Amino acid sequence: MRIGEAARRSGMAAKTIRFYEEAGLIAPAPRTDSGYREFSDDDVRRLRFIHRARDLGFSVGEVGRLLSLWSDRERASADVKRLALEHVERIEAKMTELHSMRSAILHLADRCHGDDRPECPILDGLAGEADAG
Amino acid sequence: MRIGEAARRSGMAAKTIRFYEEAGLIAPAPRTDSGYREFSDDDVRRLRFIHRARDLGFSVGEVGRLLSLWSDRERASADVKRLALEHVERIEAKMTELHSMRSAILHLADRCHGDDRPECPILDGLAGEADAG
DNA sequence: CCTTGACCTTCCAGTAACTGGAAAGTTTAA
DNA sequence: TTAAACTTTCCAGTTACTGGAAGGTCAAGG
Repeated sequence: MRIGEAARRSGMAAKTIRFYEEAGLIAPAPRTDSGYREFSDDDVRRLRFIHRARDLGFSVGEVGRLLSLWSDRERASADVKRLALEHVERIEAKMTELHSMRSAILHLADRCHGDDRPECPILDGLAGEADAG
Repeated sequence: MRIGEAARRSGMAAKTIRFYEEAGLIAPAPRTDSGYREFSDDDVRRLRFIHRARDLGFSVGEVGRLLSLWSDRERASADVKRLALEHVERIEAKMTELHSMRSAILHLADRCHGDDRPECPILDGLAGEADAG
């Protein structure tokens, strides 16, 4: 099949497939006489794997490592699990960061009247005036 | 003061200050005869405002809008509050997304032995095999 | 006066992971 | 034969900086 159908079947844009080829996640696709890429069902399976891993937030580099493990019949599941749990830790760190941003903003916004008057504890807070309340 | 001291006082890198000047968050700094930028205490206050807003996750564009509101004595606090709460919504959306990624990964990882054997529900899951358990 | 080191300048490149668009060749169906 | 739909490559843009190169400036010490 050509790239358009591979895109449809894998759920990613044709451009993205080319990008992953360039990035080394998939091998350079063989070409027809006219230069069109040719994809197999196995290629689509690999693309779907990539798609799912990306959806779970793994970076392209990590997806590459996951793909290596996937095709390595000698792998230790411990290696996969470690990679996954390290990723979970980064996710949790990000969640913590977002949570504290949210708290800080809500703390300021709670004190803001939010009407047509100019007084605004949000701006005051950003300007560095410590809120004694 | 010159850019180095402004950087020290505002808590951001000199490069970042130049970047914000280029981005339009601060006015082009006046120059000495030799071409060095000159900063005032007011500039530092503005930079600190920017720094805090960025720390709360506002994009550079949003920080620009916050700065406009900050210097607008006719502003309505409602405008500030709306901007802040929209940002909180984006933060919450991101948190939700991260949370579901985390759940999905942990769901797979829980079933992975994580030893030296190759069987791995994490890879199976990414490969698209529905987990009936 | 000269040097040294810390400072400053501009400009270019790179990061992550695509996405959009231009210009041009190919395939397919009518 | 023509037009639509598809494909190709290449370049630029996105976000918010950061690193580095090449070179000018300033202050202190000798």
